[in-house]
Amino acid sequence: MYAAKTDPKTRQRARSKRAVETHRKVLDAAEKLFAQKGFDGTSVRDIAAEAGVTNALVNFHGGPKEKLFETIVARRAEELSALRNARLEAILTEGEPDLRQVLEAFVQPYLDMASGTDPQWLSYARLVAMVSADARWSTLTARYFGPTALRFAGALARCLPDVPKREVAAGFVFTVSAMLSLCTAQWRVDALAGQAPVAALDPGLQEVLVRFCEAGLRALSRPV
Amino acid sequence: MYAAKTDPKTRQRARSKRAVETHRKVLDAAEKLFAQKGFDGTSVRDIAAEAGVTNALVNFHGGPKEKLFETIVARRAEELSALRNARLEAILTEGEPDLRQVLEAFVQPYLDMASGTDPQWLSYARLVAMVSADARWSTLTARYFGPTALRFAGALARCLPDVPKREVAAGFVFTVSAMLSLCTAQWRVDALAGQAPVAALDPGLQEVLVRFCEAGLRALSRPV
DNA sequence: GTCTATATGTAGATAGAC
DNA sequence: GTCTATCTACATATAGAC
Repeated sequence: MYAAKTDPKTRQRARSKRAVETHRKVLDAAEKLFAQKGFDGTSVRDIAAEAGVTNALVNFHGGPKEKLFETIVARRAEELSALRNARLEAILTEGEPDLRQVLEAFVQPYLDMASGTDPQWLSYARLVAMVSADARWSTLTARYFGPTALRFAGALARCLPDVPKREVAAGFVFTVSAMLSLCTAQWRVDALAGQAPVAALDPGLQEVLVRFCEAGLRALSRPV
Repeated sequence: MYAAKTDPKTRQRARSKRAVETHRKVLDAAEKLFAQKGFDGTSVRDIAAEAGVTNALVNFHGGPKEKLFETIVARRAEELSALRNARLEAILTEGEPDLRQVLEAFVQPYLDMASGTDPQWLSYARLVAMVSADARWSTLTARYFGPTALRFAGALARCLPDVPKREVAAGFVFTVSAMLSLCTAQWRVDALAGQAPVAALDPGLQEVLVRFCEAGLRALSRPV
């Protein structure tokens, strides 16, 4: 959120409609290209071209490239964390949580967004996968995903009291990576099954994901 | 493998020891940096500096940057596929395969390498994760990983005759992504469990991975 | 095979006119 | 807010001497 170096409270005049529109176009173009080609593979000039503005305007509205990237990652992360945490809260106030419920509280909010009308939500998975894999953005992931991840790891541990915390954590990491892989690589599933690739997220595979992860986590309990 | 535009049979004179050494240093430096910072984040100059040679030599021995990248991905992929396929063959000649056996035939060759003495095998997971996530390298993945993936998807389907092929394929994709996430993000498991990060691949978590994935795949069978 | 020097393109960012 | 023009740095790659 640049073009806002000034505190919102201090800012005296409202931005014009055109300015707001430009701001939005820059952010949307940046999001699209960062998700497609990564941080280093995307130039400020590419973003300007995609947005249909001059590249000076990308700097004006987006700030330095790294700041722009962070803005892009952050805005959906915050929305997503709010949804996940609200759903988890609702479960926890009802009493002892059930594993499947907790799992769905984490997974469904994103899958619903990714299946919705905004196609950028689906490609956001690719962005998150890139950010997660790159040590250079570790403070970013820690800030925007860390707290929620900790909360869910704790809730999962409550559902699986006889499983060591470390193993629950591993199962959660596997779950997140499987969820991301479904969103970024469903075409691989199609290819392996000898089918033509489908553009949208398959609801059947969403159910397969949850079943896979639930059983995987339950299997970490030692036989009594 | 550049500095070999000529057919090996046509090449008249053996390369000097120093030349062989330079060739190796270039490839090792490239592998290290590509795995750390990705294709676009790594410059030929970075590679030259890491290898301790001039950047003209990187071009001479590695060829154009894209060709060098492909070389790096390919050399370990081929070694790995050979190990996996050999292990799978051994199982299949014994009769009807068991799910756990097939899973281990895929997963163990890499985990063993990643746990071994060559630290580059572990960081190779990061390279593969990057390559998998980026559509630009899809022909590369198709060539070097596609055939083996198809073979294993087929073998898994034989172990789970009542599960639709598409769901088996999904389970396999989840398995691969979980395996990669263990190798690239074990530090996340440590962090979630509130422990100090461990450098080496934890054998206990390797077992957790296999158990998680086996149970996940079995859970795709419908209750009879 | 390896070096230095350089050709040629593109990167991020901003100055200053409007 | 938005434009054009430009600064400075760095990218990939190769030519040609040794």
